[in-house]
Amino acid sequence: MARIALIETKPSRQKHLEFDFVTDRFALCSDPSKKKVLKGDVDLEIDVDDFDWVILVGSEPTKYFTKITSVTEYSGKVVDKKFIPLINPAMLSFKPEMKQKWKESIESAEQYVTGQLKQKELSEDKIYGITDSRDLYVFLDKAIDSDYDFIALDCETTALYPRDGYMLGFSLSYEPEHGAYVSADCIDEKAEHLMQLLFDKKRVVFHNAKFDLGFFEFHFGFKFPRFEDTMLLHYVNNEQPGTHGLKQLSLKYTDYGDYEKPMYDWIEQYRKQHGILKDSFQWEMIPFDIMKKYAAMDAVCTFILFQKFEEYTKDKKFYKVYTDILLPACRFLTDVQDNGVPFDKERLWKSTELMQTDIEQAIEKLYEFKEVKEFEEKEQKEFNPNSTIQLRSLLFDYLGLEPTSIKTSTGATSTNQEALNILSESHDVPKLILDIRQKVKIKNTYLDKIIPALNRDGRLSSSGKLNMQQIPRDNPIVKGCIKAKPGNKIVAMDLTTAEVYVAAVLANDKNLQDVFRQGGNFHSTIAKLVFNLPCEVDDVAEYYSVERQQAKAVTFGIMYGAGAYKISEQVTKDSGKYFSKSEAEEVIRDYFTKFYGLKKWLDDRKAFISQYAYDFSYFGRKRRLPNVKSDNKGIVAHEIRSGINSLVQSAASDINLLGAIDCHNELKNVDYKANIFALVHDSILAEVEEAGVDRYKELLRDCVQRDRGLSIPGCPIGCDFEVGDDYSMGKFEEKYL
DNA sequence: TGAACAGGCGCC
DNA sequence: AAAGGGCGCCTGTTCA
Repeated sequence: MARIALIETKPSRQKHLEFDFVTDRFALCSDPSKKKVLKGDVDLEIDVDDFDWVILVGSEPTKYFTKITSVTEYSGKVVDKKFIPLINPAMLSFKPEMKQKWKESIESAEQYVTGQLKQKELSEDKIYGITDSRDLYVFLDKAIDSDYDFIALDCETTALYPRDGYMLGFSLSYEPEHGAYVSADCIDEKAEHLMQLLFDKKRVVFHNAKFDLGFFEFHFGFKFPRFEDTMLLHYVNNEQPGTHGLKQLSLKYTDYGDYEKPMYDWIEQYRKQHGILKDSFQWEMIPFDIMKKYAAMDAVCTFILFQKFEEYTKDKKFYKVYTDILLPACRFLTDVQDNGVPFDKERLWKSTELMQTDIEQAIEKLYEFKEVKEFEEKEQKEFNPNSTIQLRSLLFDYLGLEPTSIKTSTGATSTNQEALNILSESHDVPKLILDIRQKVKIKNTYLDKIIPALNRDGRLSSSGKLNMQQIPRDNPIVKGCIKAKPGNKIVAMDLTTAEVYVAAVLANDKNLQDVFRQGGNFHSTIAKLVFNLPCEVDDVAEYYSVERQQAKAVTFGIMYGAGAYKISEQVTKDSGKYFSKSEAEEVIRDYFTKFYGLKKWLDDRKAFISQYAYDFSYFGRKRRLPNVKSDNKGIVAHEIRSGINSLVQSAASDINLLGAIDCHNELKNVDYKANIFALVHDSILAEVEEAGVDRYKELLRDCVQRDRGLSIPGCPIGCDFEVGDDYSMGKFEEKYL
């Protein structure tokens, strides 16, 4: 008979638990009196050695006994051989979507306790380390001759990007429940040859291939003609973020549980013992003998996951997304990352210096206000403009400004851009703060991050260090630092109003499609149609700029599911002239009268989403929208808007992605040099040899406009090209040199 | 010390 | 009553 301790956060819940599992589910509990209740400030006298099983309900007990901070992840799983965390059932009242998880958790907990389920552990003859080249040859020979047509491969490295570090070793599994971790030291020429033979013969399965491909290709030059990715397979099956890690998936789909935990425990004790902070810990500090088991397990689990996930591909839609989009995208993005973003070091220094002096000057100005000094004296600290708390105090307590009605999401008085703009009318400090904020943001987020991350050729090849998606659009200070090498040009391609184009096709709205066919200025044409303006399209911007702005706001608003209120706000802001909600309602009505196909499609999709709680994008990506079943109307409305937006947004970005992939592949067969180095939303950036610019433009246009079934007949999606020495297209020079 | 949260801002 | 989608980054604050 198993002895069980049941440990819970709050005594008040105890009754509920006794009924639900001590009595009912865990009839095996031989000594219920032994269960001990944990209070807020933990009174723990339980000796875990007295028990076979210790069930931990809620986050506090789980954290106390196992140091695990996420109960949800481990709910119903065995940790450290005897602990079983469970989510706190109290949360079910406000998170009903967790009911399924709860049910599964107690079922699996019961199975562990009753012995129906056992946590597996592989013995040393099934999972081992290889440090000798001759052992490696034997191992590889066996892998090549194995019965399976795939192998699982994983590598351990000293850094996150190929150019920043090296490979410590790799692990490989070629049959179920069996794997080895190989020290990189024993990879010699013969081993490399055998490895390539293996990679040519079998499908190679990675978990997050983009990472491993980068290292294997950059450091060894291996080729992977056929690879698979369990992370992508899982992603297509369930797109919820934060669920795709090897750890979570192993917990959920294999019997090996949290096999890495002992290694993390080892790391923690090592850090403590040597006084190493979390950030300074390096993977090479782990001795091979500690590492081998856990590293090999990664490959073993990847192998098992692939066996389970491969069947997803029997679904046609699923197969298409995985094979035609995600795998090629993975291959493509690995190459794009390897190309790197061409930054100019001198310009980066110049920009940094400019921002630095500007910031210093602005701060000097700030100190001309006596209230700032008062603040510092009273609060006994240096004023920090980045702290919203301090800023609030300065503006409203020391300067005595009247707070605006704008609130943060938690109800506090906001100090955001809009609020500071209003406050600027009555004082100069808010204006200065806005200026400082913008410049500090540019310096900290972009300039300071890029310089230390550049490699010897001045290229940034680690996308993780800079998010290209959010580089300031109109300020040339960062864009100007992305500069082509001599003899080359930066070529930037943009899709024009891609989301509206996609909506016009999906909705099959002939009137909206005609706007695209007609060409010319998009928003002017729309305005002329909606308001029946008595002038030429080309004159709309001049004579009816307000109407044009209204039409534009409605067009984009619709893509996001905005209502009359938001549209009126937006137009008021853009035009500087008050535009009421009822006026907005009228414009929306007129708009939908003209584009009734669009209206009908939006209504259809909303109805579908409300009923089925999911939708598929044109290219087959599934989007689950469970919150449409919520009791909260606000949440339901948000979920529906989100679903509508994802239909147009994801199709538009897939057009861009597929165009870039095709172009990248075809560039291998041309006699000029062109490297795509980034995708930014609806645009594709490349560095192109001057003599090849025109041919590149033609090729890219051809690839992007290729008919993938999502086109207006006779009118492919619009591409705008910009060519320059740098990404600011000369504006940097104009302004700063 | 470091995780989690809040607030803010940038892009499409 | 609420009132436009998404993503991702940085900094400051708080708490265990």
